[in-house]
This record gives sequence, C-alpha cells and structure tokens, in this order.
Amino acid sequence: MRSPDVTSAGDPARTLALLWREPSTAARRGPQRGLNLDAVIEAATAVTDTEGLTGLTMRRVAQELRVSPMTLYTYVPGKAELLDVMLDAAYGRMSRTDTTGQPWRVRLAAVAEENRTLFATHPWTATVSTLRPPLGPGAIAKYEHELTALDGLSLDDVEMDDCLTLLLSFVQTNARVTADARATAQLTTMTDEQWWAAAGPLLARVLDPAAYPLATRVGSAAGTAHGSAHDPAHAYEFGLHRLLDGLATLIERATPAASGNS
Amino acid sequence: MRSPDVTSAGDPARTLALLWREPSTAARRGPQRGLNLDAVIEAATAVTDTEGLTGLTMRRVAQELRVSPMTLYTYVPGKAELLDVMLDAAYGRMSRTDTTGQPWRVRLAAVAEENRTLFATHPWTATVSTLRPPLGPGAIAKYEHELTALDGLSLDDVEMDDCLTLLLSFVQTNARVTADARATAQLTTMTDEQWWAAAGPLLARVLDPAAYPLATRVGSAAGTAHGSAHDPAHAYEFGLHRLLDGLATLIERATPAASGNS
DNA sequence: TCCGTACGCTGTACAATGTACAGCGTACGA
DNA sequence: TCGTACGCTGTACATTGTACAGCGTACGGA
Repeated sequence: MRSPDVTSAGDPARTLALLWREPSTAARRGPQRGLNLDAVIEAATAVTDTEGLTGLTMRRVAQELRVSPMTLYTYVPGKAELLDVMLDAAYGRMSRTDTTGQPWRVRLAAVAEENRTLFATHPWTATVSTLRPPLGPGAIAKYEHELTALDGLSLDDVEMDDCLTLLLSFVQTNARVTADARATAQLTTMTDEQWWAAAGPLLARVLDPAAYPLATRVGSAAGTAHGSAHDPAHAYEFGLHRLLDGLATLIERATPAASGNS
Repeated sequence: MRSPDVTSAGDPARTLALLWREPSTAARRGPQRGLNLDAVIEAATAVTDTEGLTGLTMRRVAQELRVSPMTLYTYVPGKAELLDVMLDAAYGRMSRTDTTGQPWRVRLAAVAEENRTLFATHPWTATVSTLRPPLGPGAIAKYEHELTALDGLSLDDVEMDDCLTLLLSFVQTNARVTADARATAQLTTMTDEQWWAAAGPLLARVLDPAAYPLATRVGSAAGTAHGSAHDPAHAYEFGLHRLLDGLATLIERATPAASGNS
C-alpha cells in the first residue's frame, strides 16, 4: 500500500463481497480453514489499536494469529481490503444514542460525541481518508443513524448531507491531531512537550520579537494556556460550539422562534 | 520515514539551523559544492507538486538534479528535514493580501483564500500534518500575517489563536480531500466517478432501501447534486459560511452593533 | 611550491514491506 | 478409492531511507 491510507483502494466487487459477507462461490473442498474473516479483523484491529497504522503489517497480523503471512491472503484479497472491513466493523460496533425528540443541538452534539468515542477507541480510524467510504453494513447503518439527527429540520437532502459532512469532518480532523501526536511521539521518541522544550529556546535565539510582535505574543500565550502548542480537547470544545452556532443560522433561518427545538 | 507524513520529525537543532540558513561551521575545504539547499528544495518541490508526496523519494529528487541519491545527504540531514524546509519555503512564497480596515469577515475570508491557493498550488502541503510546525521564517511570517486579520477585535490572545486554528484547520481538511482524491485516483488507476460507477450498482444489489430510507434518499440526492459523492468546492463554500457565522457569535458577542465591522 | 587533510560525491548494502508464485498436503465428491 | 480443489507455507522481488567506506579534490600552512 502506498502512503496515503485510504479506504476502498481495492477492487470494488471483491471488497463489497467481503463487506457484506457474500457466501463463498462453491462447496468447500480440501483442508478445513483454521481461521475466519472475523478473527483476522479482530487481530488486525487489536494490533492497530495498540501500534497504530504503521504497526498494521501483514506479517504482524499473521504473527498475532500464529500463522504464516501469506495465509492471510486466503481470507482477504490484500491489505487495502483488510483496512476496509476493519473500518466497517468498527463503524458497526459504534453505539448509537437515541435522541428522538431532543433539540437539534443536543442531537448533533451526540453524533459528534459518538464519533469522538470511536476515534478515541480506535485512533487509527481518524487517520484514514474515507473519501471513498467502505460501503458495508456498518458504514451504512452509521450514515442512516446520523442522518436521523438532521431529519425533521427545515433542511433539504443536500443540506442534510452538507451539515453532517461538515460536522464529521471537524470531529475527525480534531481526532487526527491526537492520533498524529501519538504516532509522531513514537516515531521521534519525543513527546510534543519535549519537542517544544527543545525547539522553543532554539527559535528564541534566531527570532526577532520586534519583527513578529503578534506571532510571539499570541504564540506564547496560546502555548502557556494549554500545556503544549495544541490542546485537542480545548480545540474540540471551542470548534464544536462555533460550528453549531454556524449551523444554527442555517437551521433556524426561517423560523428564528424555533431556536433550539427539533 | 514512517507512514504519517509529519513535519519536524528530525532533530530540532539541525532542522532549525537549516530553516534559518545558519552559516556553515568553518572554512570550506575540498571540492566545490555542485548544488545548494535551495536547488534541492526547488527540485524536490517540483517533483512533489507533480507526483505527490508518494513521488517524493530521495532517489527521484537526486535523479532530477542529475546527482547520486546519497549526494543529497550533504545538503540535508534526511528526508524529514527536507520536507520541513520545503514546507517553510512554500509558506514563505505565499501572497499576503493587505486587508487593513476591511470588515473582519473579509479579512478572514482572505486568509482562507490565501491558504486555499497554497493548497491548490502545492497539493501535498494539505496532506502534511503540521502538528509540530516548521519553525522557519516562512511559517513565522505566515502566522504573523494571519494574526493581523484577527487583531483589533475583542478577542484575547488565546481566542485569536483558537479562531485561526479552526479556520486554517477547515481549509486544510477541505484541501486534503482534493489531494487524497488525486492520489487515490493515481493509486487505483480509477477516478472517484469511475469508482462510484462501479461500486454504486454493486451496493444497490445488497442494500435494502427500506431498511435504510434516509441513507438511500439523502445519499443519492447528494451524489446527483454534485457530480460525485463529494464536491470539495461546494463543501468549501458551505463550510466557510457556516464557520464564519459561528465565529460571528463570538466576535460580535458584546457589541452586536459592530456586525461586519473591524 | 608542495603536501596533508577536510570534505564532496558515489556505489554498495541492509532492513522493512506487500505480495506473486509454486509446491505440498488434505479431505471432499464421485 | 482416487482425483482434484483448496488451505497453507517458504522463497523471492521490487521499493523505500540511509549507514558506511572509499575515492578524489582543492585549500591552508610550510
């Protein structure tokens, strides 16, 4: 697999058959299978949860299952398809809170929170580009559930998709920062705090504060406010409120009296 | 380099020295240098602009410069540091519109547009995680310039950084989709449209519309509205307006009469 | 003028990864 | 009972970043 970690990079027909567990073509012959697809998914997910996407190698998963690397290829066409079924399975396991009857802000906040939990449980899911989503049962159920949070408002179908895309995109981007921080810390054997502690003084030696007054003032203020340069939890709270405020002007445009209602 | 494409993955001291072009330690001895750092940056940027981050290999850049791969290591400590100076150089070349005196919405829209232009000119810059930004002259100048767009409003320093981070994060995420689409198309030798044309009918065979009414209705509506499943240009317009609306409630909180003013 | 040495440049080599390929053995259907 | 489809495996190759050692150059000091 090349560097962009993307879903649906394999053959669509083969991938969809795998996602929907289409039954095998003919009667079984030969030796009994020692594993099954779900066992492979489970092992691969366990490895990736703890070691990140860089730890997801066919050899590593095979080792976990006490099997030769090439054995995996009898359960999965390739690594790209494995990633697809892993992600769809994770989508399928997400909890889906029933917020029927609640104000739209509460409903959307719940959707955001469910995705945030997914990204916290499986950090690698935040770093995968789902431009071509895995079209499996998990992803479809997730999409259906999340659209219900936007149903019944005065939005047309395209606007519903727009709002959901914007919201999920924000949550994923925020989670990606955390996942990247973890991966970078492992890669450089240095936490963000350690890196700033090393880079800050070096920067101070070459940087003229008079030439960049705002940058030095705001940069140091932001740096000391949160522990490091970026605080994803703070950015999440801040961004989610701004974003919901922004959606409010769209959702409540015609009926300002309905503020906060479903 | 491992899979996450991140900045500042190398030694901070070595990287900062490179970014700020600190003069070499002692008097030159031995053969004349055939190249210089800027030539390497230029060649690497040209390669990456056309072939994406996957095309950025030391061998490929060396070939461009008609030099052996290992020669590059006399100009740059490693690939990680090369990426840093490439990015900082790109930041340094960005145009910085003077929007002094304009309403804050116009100023922030200009900042967004400048970044959008960067990502359009150098798509790979959108796919790099700048969790630990390259602390070079280009990045600092960019930060200073963008903060001026938020100066003079009733925001404190931390809020200024919050707003800028949220805005830039949105623009980058939007651009990353476009860059990923390009990379995926090249990787799979299939455009997004072709992929949907292949996957759509396959999905229709296994998907029960009655079980997922919203997903099928909204999904197809969104799909036909824009040509494909995602239209980054549409998502940009939609998201930027929502986001500025959301910032408005913060910026204009105390002085609602100042709506749209600087 | 001449030489020692610092340094630019290069070829070779290695580790890690996805996976093509061919072989080996198993157990089901006839 | 036997042929064959199929599960599993070892080997092998291409692609990466880059460590290492060698080779030759040209400057600083005599």
